Amino acid sequence: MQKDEIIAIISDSVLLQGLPSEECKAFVEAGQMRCVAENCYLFHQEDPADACYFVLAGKVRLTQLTPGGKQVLVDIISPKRYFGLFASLASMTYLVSAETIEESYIYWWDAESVRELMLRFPQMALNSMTLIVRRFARLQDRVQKLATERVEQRVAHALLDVSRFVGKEIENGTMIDMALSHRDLAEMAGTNIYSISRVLHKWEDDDIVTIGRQRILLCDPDHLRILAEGG
Amino acid sequence: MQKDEIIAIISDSVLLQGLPSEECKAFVEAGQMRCVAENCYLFHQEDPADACYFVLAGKVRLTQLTPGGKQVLVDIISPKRYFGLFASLASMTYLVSAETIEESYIYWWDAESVRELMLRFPQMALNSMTLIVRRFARLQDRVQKLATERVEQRVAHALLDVSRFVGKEIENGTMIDMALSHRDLAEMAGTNIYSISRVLHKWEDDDIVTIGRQRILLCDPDHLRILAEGG
DNA sequence: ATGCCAATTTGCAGTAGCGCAAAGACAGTT
DNA sequence: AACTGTCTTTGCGCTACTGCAAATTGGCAT
Repeated sequence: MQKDEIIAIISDSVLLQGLPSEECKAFVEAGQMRCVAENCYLFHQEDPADACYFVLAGKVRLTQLTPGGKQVLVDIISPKRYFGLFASLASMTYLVSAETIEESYIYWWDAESVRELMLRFPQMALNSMTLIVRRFARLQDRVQKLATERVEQRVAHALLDVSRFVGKEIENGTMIDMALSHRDLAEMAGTNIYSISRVLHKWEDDDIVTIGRQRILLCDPDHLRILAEGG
Repeated sequence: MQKDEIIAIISDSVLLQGLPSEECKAFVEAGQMRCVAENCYLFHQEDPADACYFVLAGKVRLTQLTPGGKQVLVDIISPKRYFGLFASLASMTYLVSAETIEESYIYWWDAESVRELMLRFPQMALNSMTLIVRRFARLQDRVQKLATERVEQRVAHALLDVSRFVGKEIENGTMIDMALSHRDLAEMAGTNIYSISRVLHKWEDDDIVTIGRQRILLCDPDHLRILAEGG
């Protein structure tokens, strides 16, 4: 990938909206690119946040370890998105672990440098505020769901969340083509594998989903959305 | 309240840590004070965020309404804390509604002014980043609790959370001296008023708490902590 | 094929917690 | 003191959900 191209891509990212091009250039030049093989960890939850990252190509999985010792999927970062940014800015530890799903081209900055740049270019700080508030809103949404919704609704939401990250639209629905065990779903929805099994089975009878090996087909995502909203 | 006093209090707040006193003064002077009667809404969820607030005295309840019409109590803001700050910085809509619990002295700023000040004093931007990331981590913690804990544990956590901010240590325990209805506790712990009533009654029998009018005495906070951890 | 391990399914019994209804307590108002 | 509205308590039936046990399936290595 050419340097000019990289500058163009990163300058166009949410974090640099509204910044003059010299500042964008300075920001990009403070970082560097790295090619990472698949299934490699870039950082682990609880590590001190010493770098922040931007995906040029590839995909990165963000997971969180629950007290029960299970890894739950928090987000999948596709090209043109940042990760590890907030923890770096706040000089904290990472809240999640990050692992490549496929070979990826990652651009990265030293946390200290990013903080300095942010002091020099405060518009960046406001932009990152927008980013983090959006993430915050999503998390608060999750609290709400856990506190007020029933198991079936929560499972529906969990499936829709995953499909947002990795779902592919095909002619007869949305395909989730990844290893997603009942245990994973149970962790996400705050329930247990038995309830997951029962709910999925019921949905298969109603032709809402089809369970295959290593993949789930949402035949009727709209029906699922209705279930998620409590209809 | 004297102006000097207000400047001293706000300068000492988390948001202004590390800023020179002239900048603190400029920040305070961009805002203004307002006395708000009890049970008054300062803003509503989904409204465009046009102001941010700081509690000088009193208490404010932040709640979120679900599509299904259920309320979740997100936080209780006690003196020396900000609210509505993140939504203002990100130029979004408020994520919650804010209502005074008792007569309160509120200092407030126009969202636009705060954004301008933040561009002038970038250290503020980094500070607010630290604030929001910390809130984020706490919220993530809450997700875990809601997903895995039982009602009694969740209520224990809710009470301990409140006491952390508004509790006063006295000779025979920790006093929570505020109007905290069963409804509030229910909305915090993700349950209903009946269960709250039963749990509190049980705890009173076990001499863990004493319920008085407009106040709750935690006679045995350690016992409560054990209950919260699932002992 | 065969056997092995892990994931999934299903019956079933137990329980936590929900939420209605109705009674009771309490504060504020007239 | 009587009235009013709000908050709290408590009995009770009921549902959703849990979690064990045991059966079943499916992938994978030999």
